[in-house]
Amino acid sequence: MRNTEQKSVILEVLQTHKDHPTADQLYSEVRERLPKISLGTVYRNLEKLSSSGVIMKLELGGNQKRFDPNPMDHYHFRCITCSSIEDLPQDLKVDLPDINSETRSNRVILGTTLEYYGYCEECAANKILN
Amino acid sequence: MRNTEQKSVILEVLQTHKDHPTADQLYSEVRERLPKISLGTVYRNLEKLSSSGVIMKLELGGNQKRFDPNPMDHYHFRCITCSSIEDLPQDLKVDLPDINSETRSNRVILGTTLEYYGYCEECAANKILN
DNA sequence: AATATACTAGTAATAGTTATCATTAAGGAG
DNA sequence: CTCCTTAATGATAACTATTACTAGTATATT
Repeated sequence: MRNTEQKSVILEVLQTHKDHPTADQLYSEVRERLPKISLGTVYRNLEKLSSSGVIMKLELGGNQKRFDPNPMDHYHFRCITCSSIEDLPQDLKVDLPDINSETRSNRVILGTTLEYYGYCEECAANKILN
Repeated sequence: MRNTEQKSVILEVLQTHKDHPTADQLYSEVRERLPKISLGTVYRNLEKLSSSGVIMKLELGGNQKRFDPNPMDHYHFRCITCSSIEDLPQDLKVDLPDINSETRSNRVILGTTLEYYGYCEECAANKILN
């Protein structure tokens, strides 16, 4: 993996985020620093950075993938109204059962995704008003 | 919601499945019985059936949504190699923490998605052979 | 049987992402 | 430092999954 300016700017921009931007959000922010960068480059680098464990690609509900600067294992809440994604505290660990022994199977379990969904605080408040 | 032949055939075909087909898989199966049906009709009816709670739409990792004839809450395992999705036993219940009290928030939690991912038994066996 | 309208087939449009390809630029070897 | 291999880039096309549109059809209520 070669070190390019594009890659490091993409990473820097993502790391300023406390939320979980989509590829096109990052694209428009990165373009302020690198106006000639192309969307494909953003996708390509996000893919490399996540497959090498520097960042995390989130495949939760909804139609867009999102990117998380924090590659450590943690859970998320997703708002089905505004599509925002919130981190749940990293020390929140749920004791998940060993499904292989439960089902007598020999799968290789690489990880788990736990997602809560509903209305975020803001959208919930708005719903009451309307 | 009106009762059409298309809708009931789509539901019947889905209910013969023990796995979790995609919309286009169902489309090609349904077409054997209703050769003139269109893909849009399949999507439309799957949407109605899932929003009325008869079936379940799965938005897990990967790029295609899948449909589950069983609308009861249960968890899934997803194979990242062959993209298949397996049901975990319905009596497997994990005690999930109340994230609102944990984070002092007033979100409205409508549900949770718990997904295990990795290599299914078959793909795991194949990997060892190669 | 008449009627209002939800649903359909066929098709176009959209959104998100990936592939292609000629050109550029990392970064290791000499 | 210069050369050279090749990974990465920008620009664009292609692709995949899904949704929208519309004239015509069929359901189910009156």
